[in-house]
Amino acid sequence: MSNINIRALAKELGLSVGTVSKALRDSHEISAGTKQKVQDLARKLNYIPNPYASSLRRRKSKTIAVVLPEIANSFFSLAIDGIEAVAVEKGYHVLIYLTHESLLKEEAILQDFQSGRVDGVLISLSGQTTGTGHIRDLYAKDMPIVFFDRVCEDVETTKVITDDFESAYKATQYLIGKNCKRVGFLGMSPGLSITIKRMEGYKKALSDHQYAFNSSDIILCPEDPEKSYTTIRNALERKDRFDGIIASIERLSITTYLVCRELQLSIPGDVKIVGFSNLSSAAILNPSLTTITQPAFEMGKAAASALFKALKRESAMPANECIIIPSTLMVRDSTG
Amino acid sequence: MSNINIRALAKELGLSVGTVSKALRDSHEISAGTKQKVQDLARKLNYIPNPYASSLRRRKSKTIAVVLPEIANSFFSLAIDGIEAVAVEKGYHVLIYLTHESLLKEEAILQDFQSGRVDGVLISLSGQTTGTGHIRDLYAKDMPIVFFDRVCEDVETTKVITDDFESAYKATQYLIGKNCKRVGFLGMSPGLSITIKRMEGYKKALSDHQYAFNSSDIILCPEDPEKSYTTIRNALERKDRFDGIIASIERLSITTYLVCRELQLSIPGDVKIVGFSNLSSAAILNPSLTTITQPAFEMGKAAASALFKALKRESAMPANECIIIPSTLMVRDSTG
DNA sequence: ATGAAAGCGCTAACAG
DNA sequence: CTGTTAGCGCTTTCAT
Repeated sequence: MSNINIRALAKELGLSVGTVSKALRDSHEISAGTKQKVQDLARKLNYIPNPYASSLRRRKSKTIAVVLPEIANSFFSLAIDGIEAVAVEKGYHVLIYLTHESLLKEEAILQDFQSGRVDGVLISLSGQTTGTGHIRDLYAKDMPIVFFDRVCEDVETTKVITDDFESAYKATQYLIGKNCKRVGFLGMSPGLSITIKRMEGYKKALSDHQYAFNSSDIILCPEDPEKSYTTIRNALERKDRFDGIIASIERLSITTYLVCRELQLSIPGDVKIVGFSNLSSAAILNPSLTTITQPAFEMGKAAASALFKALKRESAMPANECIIIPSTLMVRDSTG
Repeated sequence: MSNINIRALAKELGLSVGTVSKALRDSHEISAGTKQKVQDLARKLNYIPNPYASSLRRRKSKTIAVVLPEIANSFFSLAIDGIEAVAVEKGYHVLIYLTHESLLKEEAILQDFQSGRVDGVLISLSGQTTGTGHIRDLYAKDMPIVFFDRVCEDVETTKVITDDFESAYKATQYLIGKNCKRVGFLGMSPGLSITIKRMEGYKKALSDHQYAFNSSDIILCPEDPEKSYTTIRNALERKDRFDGIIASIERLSITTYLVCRELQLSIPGDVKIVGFSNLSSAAILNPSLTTITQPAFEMGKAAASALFKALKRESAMPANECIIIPSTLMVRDSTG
């Protein structure tokens, strides 16, 4: 790289490095004329400060981390989009880390952050994460952390979620209204906040409508897509199979469609489906999919904004609050 | 963060910082016993080296940048997945930057990389990018750059692409074989390598099959989704409308479906469609979409691997080669 | 095999 | 207002 540095600038101008440094950062203790001269020369020589020198000295990196279970998923892609939008605006850089639903990886990643590599962390937990020691460890070192979507209640910081309970309730109620007699719930990762809340909303709707619930109505799918296909297939082959399904994870809606096709079950004739999903193609599926559409982009933005609010005031931690952005039930043909 | 540092370790052990540093990096000039003691204490005290101090000193960041036009897109999400897989393996960190199809943003981003913030760059060009000055500038400063998908021929480095010409040719030929009389091409960003090559493959297939081509067969859509809806709608309202369509961008397939629905055109009855797409839902669209499926994950992996090959040998630049990973034509119902 | 010391490029006290 | 200086934490000659 062999770039021009602040010392070269200073020499060229006959000034001290200290003065140049302050002039570049537009310090009030530097005269307008000097600032001008410094900044002009900097531009002319295409001076680009070394971010690592600056980070080392100032103990801040102007970088945040986004830790995700996966990325090939409309929800998380959109969330990143929202996060990036506010990061750019604040002049921050964004590091991406994927846990691939593994707690071990999540721990290793958060551990690394103790180095000071990032100034703050946005995280959506892995499906395996139940304990929170690794998070508390990092938090204890004053690292601002904001959760979104897959949160963990017992860390006192900002969480950005959607109304998981209510939207699952609404979805279930909608299926019941459509005359479904046996409504099943497809989930993954039973330890996850979203799974639990959505499940509770679902159960509450059942009981509010005097529907019996038994544990076989909840199908917990493995993380491996192949295996979850089999799991769902088995569920739909039972002779007392569901005639209504809540797919609480984007991917499971697609799998359910494929299973229905193979078993020659008609949607919505034999089975009605509503899925938590941000698929841009939901409207043109066969049949079009009724979705609980999460405000993914807005959730990303809100989470990032909360983080930067803390970052702005030196060493303040994010407020212990829960920001809830509601999802939308978009009725389409899969519910008849 | 107030972490333990190398000096504290040294003091605790009664060694010099130099020795500790070498022991931690497993240098051959340190005795086995000392290494052991150092590494044990480091683990015990949870010593985590400051990456910025190290970066400053060694002039390398163990970080790469991925520059993308957008992220809410199956192709790019999958590519990131591939990139991340190899970055993790190599112990590198991944910074994400989005150009949102803007050349101005792309320039600003690459400019920043002159700071040495990253050791290498993976980039897929913005739709507006025609000139390559900003890329050459960075390249001239010895920054390893690897292109993928949306490449630029005139920088002598590694490019990872799919067989754009051939797959567009195949898709067009397939539509012709299905008896389409007038095959249209939907594209975006006419300056882009992928647009040009796909267009050429399309044209060649037409001429090889004695189909007349006139310029109105190519519909260039604006980047704004709303506007491209109108553009496509206008094209399909013409009375000499297409009965076959190649959608060369993922998003345009979906838009075309929506337009067909509004205009009550049957797919594949009135119009047959094949789309360049990595949508996981392609098989369950209404009707299921015949796709040219790009090897997105593999392309990401290949691009990252090429970059790391250069990074390994200090200051070597990526080879000037073009890695072509073929796409697959997956025939489904949208082509009848 | 270990230590001493210089310095990566920048910032922040403190002096003047 | 500008300059001087002392590091941030780590790596790397060069001595010993």
